[in-house]
Amino acid sequence: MSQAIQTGALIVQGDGTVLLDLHDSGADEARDAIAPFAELEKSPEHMHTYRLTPLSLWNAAGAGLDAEEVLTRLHRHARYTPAEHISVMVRDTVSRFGKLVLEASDDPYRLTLLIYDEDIAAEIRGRKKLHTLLHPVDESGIDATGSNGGTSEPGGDTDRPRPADCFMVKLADRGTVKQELIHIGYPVKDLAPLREGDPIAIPLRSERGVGGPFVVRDYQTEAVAALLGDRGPGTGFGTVVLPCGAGKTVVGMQAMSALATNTLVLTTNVAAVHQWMDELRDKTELAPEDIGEYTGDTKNIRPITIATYQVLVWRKDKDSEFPHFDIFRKRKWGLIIYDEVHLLPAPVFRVTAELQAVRRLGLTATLVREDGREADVFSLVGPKRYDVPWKELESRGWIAEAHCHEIRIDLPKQDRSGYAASDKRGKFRIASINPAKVPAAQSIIANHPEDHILVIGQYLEQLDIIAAELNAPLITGRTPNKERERIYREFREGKTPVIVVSKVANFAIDLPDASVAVQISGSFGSRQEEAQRLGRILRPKKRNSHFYTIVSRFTVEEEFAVNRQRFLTEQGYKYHIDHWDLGAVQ
DNA sequence: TAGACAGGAA
DNA sequence: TGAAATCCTGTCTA
Repeated sequence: MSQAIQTGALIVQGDGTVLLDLHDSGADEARDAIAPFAELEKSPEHMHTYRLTPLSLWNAAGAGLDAEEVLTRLHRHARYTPAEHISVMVRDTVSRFGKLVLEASDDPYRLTLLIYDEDIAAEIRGRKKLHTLLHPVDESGIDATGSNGGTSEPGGDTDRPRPADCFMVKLADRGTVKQELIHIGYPVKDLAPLREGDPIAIPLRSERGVGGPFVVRDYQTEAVAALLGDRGPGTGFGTVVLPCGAGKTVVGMQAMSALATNTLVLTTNVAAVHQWMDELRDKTELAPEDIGEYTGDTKNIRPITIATYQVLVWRKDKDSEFPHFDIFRKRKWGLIIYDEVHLLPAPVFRVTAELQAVRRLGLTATLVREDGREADVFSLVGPKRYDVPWKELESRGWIAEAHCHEIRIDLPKQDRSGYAASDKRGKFRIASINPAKVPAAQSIIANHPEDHILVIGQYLEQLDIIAAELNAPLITGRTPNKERERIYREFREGKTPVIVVSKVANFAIDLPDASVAVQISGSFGSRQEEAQRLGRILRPKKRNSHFYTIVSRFTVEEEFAVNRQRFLTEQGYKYHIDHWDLGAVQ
């Protein structure tokens, strides 16, 4: 083996960014190797940028990767030998995971925070904000080393290192302490005990189900195993990352089944609540009366209860209490499942901080949040315990291959002066409702005569026009449910090959499967929004899926396309950019 | 008692 | 950065 290898898909840079050369033959393998510990930042056509962040490294540590494995993978795929200080940074960051340990103390109402590093201890002592949360051991008059400790006794016979410092933490502050500490750069290893919930048997019907035979896939079993660990300290909470369509609900049900305990499931909308209930009725032996719905319509608290985030965070006005938070105390929950954990609203973080003794499982397709609260997910719900390389799922046929195309077309001449004279939001609107998108969409549709096609847009007036042009039904938020169902049915039966939908596409899980989606106007929105939308549309199915985005060339719309590209790449979609001349489509 | 609809929140 | 969607509660009607 030569010292300076000139092949390799990765260029590891001194600032912690990692470039992935897509034209390298080992690009796919390299991507799968680094995805668990590097965050995708940019994803244009030829070279993707990943970044090693403290959180991405800690999440990897939570999933069982150690610093040496991270470095091995980087070196294996690196074109040039990475700078030495990258190794130092990776080792230092990963080693912080475990320097702070929270565990039981002799006092049933308090926990011990052990700090195994003098520098970290000094910094924490200096933080005023922590003084109300961390109490000196002397004042409490309790042996700080914990019931199973012995580190303060001279000649103690444990082989544990002696902590540099320790503090007492009130049981109620368990979450807040972890949250505050990660915000200043120190993750806490939480080894304090968890509470057992009320028991209930939840047998899975593994061989049958309404939708055909139901077999738990091996990666779903592995995800649950990674979450529950050996059931000892430091296990039983965390986040599982699986792409859309990979069966996150099954992971949740398996965890419930393994723990056999009263479970609270929190989801983003009512349709998801119903989907969970249907799945539970279909795939478990639970009695119908043991499954409860807690939404605006129906408020039942049962051994298995499924609630929306919105009903939880509802309150009369800004200054009053959250009346529905009671649900957390109404039963002895042994497990809380946070569906789409990347969408957790702020007040739910607050309750979660108080409920650190309950086992919890976060489910998501992408951990990234636009509001920077991924550290809260990490510290309050738990670190990432499991994810699967996209390629693996695809090669084994669990998810379909999906191709994404960005079609760039010109803005018609008559719109250009108006565009130039507008402010940014005017520009976005003009670019979005570019009338040339209509013939472009028509030509895409003409190329897919065998497919079920969704046309998606943001602006109702634009959708009205295109629906009329295509002679296709239009669904918006105003469309009554009965009408929606009729249109969906005809779409499924193949009577209607094309339907036009507004932002309802983001939320409607009952949206039928389509193999082609044409997005004629995008949004300012976050990647999560994109995630929801795409995940619903590009569901696994036999034929390959195609997703087209039509954007106006040389306009602000191209800027927003960058975000979308990043998301699509993150999700493992293949990406193509095409430039179309207006003449070509007219 | 179910539904339809308005109004507010995020 | 804006537009459009959701969900919740509360009130009204039949």
